[in-house]
Amino acid sequence: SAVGRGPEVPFSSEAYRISAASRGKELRLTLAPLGPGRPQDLVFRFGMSGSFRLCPAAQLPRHAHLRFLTRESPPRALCFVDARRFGSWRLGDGWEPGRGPCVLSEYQAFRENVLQNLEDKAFDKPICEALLNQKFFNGIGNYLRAEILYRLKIPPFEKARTVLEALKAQEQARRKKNPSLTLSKKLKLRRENPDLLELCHTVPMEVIAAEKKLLDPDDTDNHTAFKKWLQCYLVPGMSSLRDHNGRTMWFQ
DNA sequence: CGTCCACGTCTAC
DNA sequence: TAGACCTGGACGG
Repeated sequence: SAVGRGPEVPFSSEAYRISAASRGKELRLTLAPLGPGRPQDLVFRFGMSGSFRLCPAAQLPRHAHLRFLTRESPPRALCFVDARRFGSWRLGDGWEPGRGPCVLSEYQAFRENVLQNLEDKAFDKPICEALLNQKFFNGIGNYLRAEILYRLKIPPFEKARTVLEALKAQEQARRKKNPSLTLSKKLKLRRENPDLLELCHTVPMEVIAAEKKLLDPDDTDNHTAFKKWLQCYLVPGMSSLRDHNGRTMWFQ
């Protein structure tokens, strides 16, 4: 559309396949011609309101800034829909430099990137604010930080470095302790007592599992299922405060 | 009608 | 550390 926050896509093909990969809050689409021609890559970010929707091409939703048409009859359109236009796309296959490893798909690299860089000034801030820094927590946003800190009942305005140094020390101690336990016992212990960085992986994994379950029958109210999944964010009875960036932090 | 709020970055004093 | 960037849904008068 004329107002989308992104470049025109210089790609034309009678028949092509779309595949996708994600890293943190970015999504890359690859448009691969079935016949001759080079593939075209696009990297998207979604801002507050962006999403993809597959809908009849004859009834495009408002704010459908990019549309990829199917060959069905009647055709459908895979639309990048973004009412507020905080989202964007750009040409090429590169992830945004400066965004860190993905909490979902690059967990070990993510964990090391945090623990090896605790002197960084990003960790001078409260843990709830550090969790929104995409250089270290690529994929964590406002509802996930609330859900993650809530699971461990970590006070959100504790200094990030203090929280993470303690985690690091706990990790070292664990290495030495319990040499008698079997590997499976150790893994079970780990699973039952996840630390903050592990939760940055497993909590968003839960969301994916929950949405998969509810996407199959009727898409109609997967918003309802998501609300049911939330334990802290937007939950009546929980407390909330504005952080130093004016964003609402939910906690107990 | 109006005000407030929202799953996120950006850049400008 | 404010604002700027945007639209729209919920709720109050």
